[in-house]
Amino acid sequence: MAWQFDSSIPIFKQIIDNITFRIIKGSYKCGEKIDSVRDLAIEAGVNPNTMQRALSEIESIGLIETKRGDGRYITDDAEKISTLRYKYIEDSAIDFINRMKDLEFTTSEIMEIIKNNL
Amino acid sequence: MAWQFDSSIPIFKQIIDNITFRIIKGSYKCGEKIDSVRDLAIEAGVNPNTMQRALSEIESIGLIETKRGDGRYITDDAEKISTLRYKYIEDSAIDFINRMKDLEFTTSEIMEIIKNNL
Amino acid sequence: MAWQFDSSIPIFKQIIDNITFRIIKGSYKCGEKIDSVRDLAIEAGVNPNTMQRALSEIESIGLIETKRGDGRYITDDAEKISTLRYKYIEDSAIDFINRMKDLEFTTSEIMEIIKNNL
Amino acid sequence: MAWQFDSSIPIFKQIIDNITFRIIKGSYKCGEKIDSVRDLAIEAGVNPNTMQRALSEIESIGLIETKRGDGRYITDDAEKISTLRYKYIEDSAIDFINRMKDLEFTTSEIMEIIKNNL
DNA sequence: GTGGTCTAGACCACC
DNA sequence: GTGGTCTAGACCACT
Repeated sequence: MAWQFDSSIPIFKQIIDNITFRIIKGSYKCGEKIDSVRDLAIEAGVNPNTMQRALSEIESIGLIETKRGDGRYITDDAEKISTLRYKYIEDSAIDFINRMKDLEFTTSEIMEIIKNNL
Repeated sequence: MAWQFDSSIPIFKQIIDNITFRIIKGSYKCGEKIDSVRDLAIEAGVNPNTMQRALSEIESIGLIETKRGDGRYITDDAEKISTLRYKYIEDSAIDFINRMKDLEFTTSEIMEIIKNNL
Repeated sequence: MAWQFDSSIPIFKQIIDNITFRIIKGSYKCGEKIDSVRDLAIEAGVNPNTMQRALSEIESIGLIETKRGDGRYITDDAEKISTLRYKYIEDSAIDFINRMKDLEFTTSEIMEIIKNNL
Repeated sequence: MAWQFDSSIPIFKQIIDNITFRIIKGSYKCGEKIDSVRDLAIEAGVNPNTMQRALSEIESIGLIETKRGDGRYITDDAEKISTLRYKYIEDSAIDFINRMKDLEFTTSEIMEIIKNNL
């Protein structure tokens, strides 16, 4: 079944986020081969060009490597994935905290807000 | 000095977010008169049409009211502002928590992450 | 008249090099507005999509800035252009020198080779 | 250890350049026998088909000769190698000089640039 | 009118 | 078979 997309955000960006997240999460392992552009495009329900653009951008970050005539592979640089994972977590936390601090919540109140929504 | 905009997001949306956030935060008080479209546009460094569009959308949410021949005022419905404020906080928290849970962090680990970045 | 392209290198890469070189050279001034994607595409004799891709990549380097609904501008960060210009010169020199050193020419012989071809 | 390849350039071309350069440089002597396709492929870490194609192209230039049932040999035509070596040097120099002249450097400045990077 | 996105479909190079 | 490139053409959002 086709993936779900938010029509207010470019599809290729959502694909980038989706796949990047899978790598960070570990659903795709280090060095693992990923499906072909065409197959992924069918799976996502988008045009192969759109999928290709997304994968190219992920490659430019270094999370994916292309072997021409063969296919694409998740980078085997576990360090890089780990770094991005850490960055993702930290960025998410800092973003949330900044929003709360802008609203002038104290640190203890911020902890409280998290607890209430867990 | 002109406001800072992220060129990948429509300017009018960033203006909407900016002004809405100010209202939620309380920088603009209930019932307070706001600057004219012209002045706000100059302050933000954007075309008056863009500012106009942003204010119209905020008005359609009910956070702003227009008095013809006079100007625009922040709604005096404190309840509405309060509700939005609450929603903003909760959405931010839930979004953050969901990201962490997707990465399979436990609730106690999530609390830990927040603490480390406070 | 359409630009000349080497069929063994992707057109979009040649466009990137071409425009980047013009900026480094100073044919395009700091902060100057550049022609629209469509006009440039016609001038180069390529599909607008191809030109767009090239410009997007140049933008990702930071040499160009896009103002939506308006047009594209050369960055007004003269420092950045200057740095790239310097890097371009140095890279070219080092690349040439390394080739000669790989062939075991001495430094004086390298100078000689340059003189003979000036 | 496998050779290093730039994934944006066809591997067989990089192999051609690599081996051609070795011949020009003199690492492979005139008339010397070269390793088998199989061994070279293992050394480079590529598919034997790829190595085969590269060698065939080098042979078509005349730098290599195949003796059926025996193996491949570097041409014993020293003149041909010498000519290519000279062409390689001159092309590199002219390419560099043209780049600098496009940036409107004078001949003395070009000499200066080389000196600074020697 | 400007740039941005997406689709459809073709063709090529590579392994 | 794989990925890469290019074209053509449509549609949308923004200023």
